[in-house]
Amino acid sequence: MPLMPDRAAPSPAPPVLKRATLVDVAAHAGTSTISVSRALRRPAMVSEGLRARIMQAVQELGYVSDTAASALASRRSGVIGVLIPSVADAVFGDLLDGLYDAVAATPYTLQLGNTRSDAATEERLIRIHLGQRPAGLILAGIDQSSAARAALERAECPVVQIMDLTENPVDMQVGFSHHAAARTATGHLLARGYHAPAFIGARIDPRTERRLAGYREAMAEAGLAHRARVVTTPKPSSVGMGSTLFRRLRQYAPDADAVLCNDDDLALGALFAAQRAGLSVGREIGICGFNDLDVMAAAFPALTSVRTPRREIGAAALSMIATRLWDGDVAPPIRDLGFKLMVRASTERV
Amino acid sequence: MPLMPDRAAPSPAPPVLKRATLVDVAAHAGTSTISVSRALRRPAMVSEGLRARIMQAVQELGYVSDTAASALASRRSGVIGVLIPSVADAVFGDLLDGLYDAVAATPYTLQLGNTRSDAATEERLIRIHLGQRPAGLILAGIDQSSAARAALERAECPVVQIMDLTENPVDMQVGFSHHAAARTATGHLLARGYHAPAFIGARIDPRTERRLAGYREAMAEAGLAHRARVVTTPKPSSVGMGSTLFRRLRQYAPDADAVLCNDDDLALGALFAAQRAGLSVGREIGICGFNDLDVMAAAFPALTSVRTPRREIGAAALSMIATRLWDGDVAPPIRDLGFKLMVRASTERV
DNA sequence: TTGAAAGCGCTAACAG
DNA sequence: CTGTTAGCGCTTTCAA
Repeated sequence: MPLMPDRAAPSPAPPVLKRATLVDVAAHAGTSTISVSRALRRPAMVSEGLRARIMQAVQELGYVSDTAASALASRRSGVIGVLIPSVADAVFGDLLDGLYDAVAATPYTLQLGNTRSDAATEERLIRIHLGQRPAGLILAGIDQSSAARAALERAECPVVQIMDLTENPVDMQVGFSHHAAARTATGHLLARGYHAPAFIGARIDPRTERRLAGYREAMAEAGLAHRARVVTTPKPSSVGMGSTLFRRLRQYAPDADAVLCNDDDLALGALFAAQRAGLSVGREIGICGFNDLDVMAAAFPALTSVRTPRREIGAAALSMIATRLWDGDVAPPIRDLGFKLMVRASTERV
Repeated sequence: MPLMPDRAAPSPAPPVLKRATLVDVAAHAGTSTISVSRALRRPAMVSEGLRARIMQAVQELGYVSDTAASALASRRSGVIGVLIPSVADAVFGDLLDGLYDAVAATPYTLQLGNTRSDAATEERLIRIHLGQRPAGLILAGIDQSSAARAALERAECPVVQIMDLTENPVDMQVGFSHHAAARTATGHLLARGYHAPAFIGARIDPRTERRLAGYREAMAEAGLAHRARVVTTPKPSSVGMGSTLFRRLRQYAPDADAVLCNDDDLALGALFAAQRAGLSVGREIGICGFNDLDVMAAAFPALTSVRTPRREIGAAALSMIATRLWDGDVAPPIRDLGFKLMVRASTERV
């Protein structure tokens, strides 16, 4: 860091390193600060000639608007908050990718919050974000605490709940039905001739619960409720955990001939564990994942999975907020982006 | 959005929904705004009694400090900027995890920027972040454009370059040597008796280049420079791409008996491709990854990889900034967190 | 289309 | 330890 003399000698030289402000730009362009402000935010409100002079001054002085001052004066911040349960999970990575992609074309900035799947943390983060007068708020999931929900309902900005669907969203929502997806996947296993598909899941959260319910419903509909087998753990999901749960399942329910995995990591772990056990994946044991990360199609044998529109959800959420902010109305404010079962060798039975 | 009457009728009722400000809290607690401000930021500067009254008023009014006003008045923002090349990559996911974990214990907030491995984007983001008077800036990589570097050197906040090491950091740095890591991994393959280890890589960036150089150096040292085989693609890395590159390698250099993969995704893809080709992984073909994601140990056969301290780097970077901000000096301002070769079945030869 | 004046809510600096 | 006084740099009226 550069050292400064105790007291700078008064000198005609410009104060070193002081950032240019609107006042500086206005002086440089021979106009008022408000015109500069307008030229920058709504170019159409300023005559062409003035605008040109202003833009040049901005260039020459390397002016960068002060976000804080702007937010304070306008009571608006340009920050869109995003609250997700995990930053390390590939599923949310894809979501973020879609989000960052979409935001690049707007004047907004994303501010990420990591809830760690903890309701209290989420509540705290919601408060903090709301305190910053965000331009919008994007929340993963629909399971906010009631206090959080109350705060959200008082929010003066658009709010989008994503990744899931609920009857009564706070404001807007875009996602897909985890229940239906699991139900479809289970139906697929049954249709392929697996008689006793099981379910394995790690770190059970509300989203997972809905998938599990979908699995159970499909089993019940097939008159196989008594054959439902579920193995879960509160620990975080990982490929290694997938292997562990698979082994546990084989021990607890040796009759299970297929397994619906709560996510792709678990499915991959199940695949490796099955191979270690010398099982023929697809024929002796069916494996189906959830999310359809790129690895699923590349695996050997290729793994069946439910493709979820994570990137698309991110893009849609951002566009919904931008639309609301610019045009006012968003239609429809509730979007089901669906899912798609990607059938591959791991559930081929034959 | 709630509708507002054109002109609110003057009424004795409290203005609906108006957020409490310092003035409100001060009035409620019977003191001045500055004392409230102090009680909140430096509790020690206020007597116990006053503090208690203030805290209660804060509670009762649900006061939340206005970030923008605070930043404007103090010329400090509490925001630590983090610029990474990808939000979807598991490697950076782990980094973020470490970062978010560490920041939770501080009063700071992280603001993520996605450079998409693009120097111009990175430069732009650096400017934007710097314009917000961040409390600190964390940059992945050491390959900023010269304009970006110039801006960074003028920055008035701590700057940490992470994930890599360079002779002349902008300010502080924490990472490990990609060159040395690849050199070590290649050395391992040679020591295990593989005579012609190749290298595959996707989306070659400067970090990758250094790994490749490490590979080449190890080959040269072993007098096998003439046996070096490299297959790369500008496309993004993925498991599927790993399979593709592996097949391409087999075609182009059928004599290669091992492959050092630029990342774990590629290694996993190589594993699957090798299995598809009926090769015995470990014996007929050695496979080594880079980063050691959880999947590597769980795979069948388990895959050798270079473990990189991503979470630790995140935690260290944040602590370096916090220390600089609170205590002034950070020692040492340059940290090599090293790496560790995790040897597993995929390079067992035997 | 342009400008002048008046804050936004907070904190730095200086007094008591 | 506590309070007063001035802004921070921008945008919002309102007026010309």
